[in-house]
Amino acid sequence: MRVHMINSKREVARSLKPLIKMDLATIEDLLEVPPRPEMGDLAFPCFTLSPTWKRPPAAIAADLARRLADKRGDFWERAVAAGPYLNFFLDPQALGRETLAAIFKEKGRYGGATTSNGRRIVIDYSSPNIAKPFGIGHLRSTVIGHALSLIYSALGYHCIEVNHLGDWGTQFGKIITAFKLWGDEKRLQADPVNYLFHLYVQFHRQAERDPSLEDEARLWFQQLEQGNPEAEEYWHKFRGLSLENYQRLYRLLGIKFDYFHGESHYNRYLEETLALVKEKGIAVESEGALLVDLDKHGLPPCLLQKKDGATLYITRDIAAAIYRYRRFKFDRALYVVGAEQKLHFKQLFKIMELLGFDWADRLIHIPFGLIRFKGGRMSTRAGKIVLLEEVLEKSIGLARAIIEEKNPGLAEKDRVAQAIGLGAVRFGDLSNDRIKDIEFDWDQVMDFAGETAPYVQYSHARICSILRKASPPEAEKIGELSGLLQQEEEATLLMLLGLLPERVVQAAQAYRPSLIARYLLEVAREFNRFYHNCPVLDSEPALRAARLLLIDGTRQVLANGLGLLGIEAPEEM
RNA sequence: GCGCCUGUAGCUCAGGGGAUAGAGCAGCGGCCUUCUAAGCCGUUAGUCGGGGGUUCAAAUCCUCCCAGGCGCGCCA
Repeated sequence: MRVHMINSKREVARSLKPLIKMDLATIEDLLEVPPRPEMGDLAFPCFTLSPTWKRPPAAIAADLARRLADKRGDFWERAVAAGPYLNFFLDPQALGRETLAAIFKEKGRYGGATTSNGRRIVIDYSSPNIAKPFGIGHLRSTVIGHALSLIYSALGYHCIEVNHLGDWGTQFGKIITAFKLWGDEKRLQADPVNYLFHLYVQFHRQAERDPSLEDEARLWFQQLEQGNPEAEEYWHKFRGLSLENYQRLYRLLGIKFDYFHGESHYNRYLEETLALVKEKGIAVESEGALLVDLDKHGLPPCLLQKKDGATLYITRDIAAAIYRYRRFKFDRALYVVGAEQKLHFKQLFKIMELLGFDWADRLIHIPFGLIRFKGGRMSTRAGKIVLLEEVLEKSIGLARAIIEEKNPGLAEKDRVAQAIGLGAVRFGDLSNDRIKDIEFDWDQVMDFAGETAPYVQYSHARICSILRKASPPEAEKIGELSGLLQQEEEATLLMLLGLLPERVVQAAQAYRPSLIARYLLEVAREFNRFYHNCPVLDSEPALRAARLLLIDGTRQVLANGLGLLGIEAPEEM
C-alpha cells in the first residue's frame, strides 16, 4: 500500500549518492517501501554498508540521518533513522501536485508512454481449434493476449495481433470421418460449433471401441493434405462455420485481430520450409519420418513430417515464424499459449536458432496455467468442458439482474450489464498470476463483491456520480489546491495514483497484466476508504474543489487501468 | 524413469532476499433521513508443504524429500 513515484525514488537516490559510494542505479535498486506508513515512504537499508564501513547498520543509519538533518529534496522533506533503516518521508504536496498535473495533462493516455515508438511486436493469441468449441480454457490466451496488446500499445509499440487458428491437422480427419458416418446437415447448420463438438466427442467415444476409426481419420487428413476435393469441401465448410461463431465472440469481447492466419495459411510454405531444414542439415530420417535431433541441446527429438508424409503442428509453426519475420520484421514475437506447450516452444525456438535466424531470440513464449474444474481437468475429448459463451451469458445475466434490483431506473441497462458481466469474467482471469493454474468455480465467477471488476467499476461509477453533481474540476488550480489534500486517505490515494505508469511498465516487462489488475484493486479500495471518510460535495469550497480534482484523477486512473485490461468503465451502474 | 511448474488463513489468491506475512470470500458483530450498501468499519483465522543449507537477514535463493499439475518422435 505504501507507494512512491519513480521520480521520488530517483531523487532520494541522488541525495544519498554523495554520502555513500554507490551509483544511482544501485541505490534505487536497494530502496524499498517501509511496511507501515508512519515509518516513512522510502527506506534505505544500511546492512550492505556495514562490512565496508566496519560499523553496525543502525549506527550508519543514524549517521546518515544526522548528515541529512537540515536537508530536503524536491520530493522528500525529511530523513530519519529507524534501526538499521534510513527512512525518507516524501513531500506529499509536491508529489500530489506532480501526479495530478500529469493525469490532467495526459488524460486517457496517463499511464502510458511513447518511449518505444514504432517498435513492432507480433502477438499470437487466442488461436482456437476449429471444430472444437470455444471453452473457458481458451479464455486465458484470449484475455491475456488482448491485455498485453493493449498494454504494449499504450507504451508506444505497434502491435500486430495474430490469431493462429487451429484450422489444420488430424482433428479434421476425425471430424470428416464422424460427419460422413453420423452427420446431419440440418443440425450442423443450426448450431455448427456445438454440433461439430458433439461429433468430435462421439468420434472419440466410438474410437475407443473401434480403433479403425483412427486409421480412417488419418486417411481423411491425408486426403485433405493432398488436395482431395471432397475433403477440401468439408474443411471449407467446417472452418467457415466455426469462424463465424468465433467472430461473434470476439465482437462481444471487443477484440479485433489484424490477421486470422491459421495453420492452414502456412501450407503453401511447407515445402520451402522442409527444403530449408534439409539444406541446413539439421534433420534426419528415422523410420520413414523426418525429425530434428535436439539431443545435443538437451531436448527430445522433434518430428517434422510423419512417415505418411503429413506434416505436423511444429512444421507449420516454423513456416509461420519465418513468414511473420519476413512480413512484419518484428522486434519481438509473443506466443500466448498454455504452459503445457513449453517444450514445444523450446524446440521450436531452438530449431529457429539452428536454422541460423539471428532473430530467433526475439521469439517469446508467454505460458499460462490451465483452468481446472474443482473435480479434475477439463477434457475436450470427453466433452467435459465449460463453454465460454455460457459463462459470459450467465455473467451478463447476473449483472442485468443486479441492476434491475439496485438501480432499476438506469439507462442502457443492457449495455452496462454487458460491460459488467464481461468485465467480471475477464478480471477474474487477469487478476491471477498467469503462470498458475486456475480453479474454475461457478460461485466465484458469479460473485461481484470483493476483488472483482464490478468492485473497480462500481468505484468508478460512484466517482462519476459525484462529478455529475458538481461543476467541472479546475485543472488549472492544481497548484494551489493540491496542498489541501492532507488527510491520510487523500495522501495515500494520491500516492497510489502516481504509481500507474510504473505498474504499466512492470506489467509489460513481466508480461503480467495481473500487476495492473492488482493495482486497480488497491486504488479502488483506497478510494472507497476516502469515499466513506471524506465528503466531497459538502466540503467547504476550496477543499471541495481539491477533492474534485482528486476523484477526477482517480476516475481517470481506474478507467485507463481497466482499459488496459480490455474492460469498460461505465459511468453509471 | 526424466524434465518443467505449483504448494502461503477453512476456501480462492497477493507478496518472490529485508523491519510485526497481506487481501477477498465464507463466519461473527456493527454502519443506509448524508456524494449509488456491487460499499465501509470491526472481529475470528497462518509450524508460508517438510528437512537441511547459503546470508547480518529466507515465505522469497540453493539442495533433498513429500503432495498435486503439466510435458517427454508419428495430436495440436
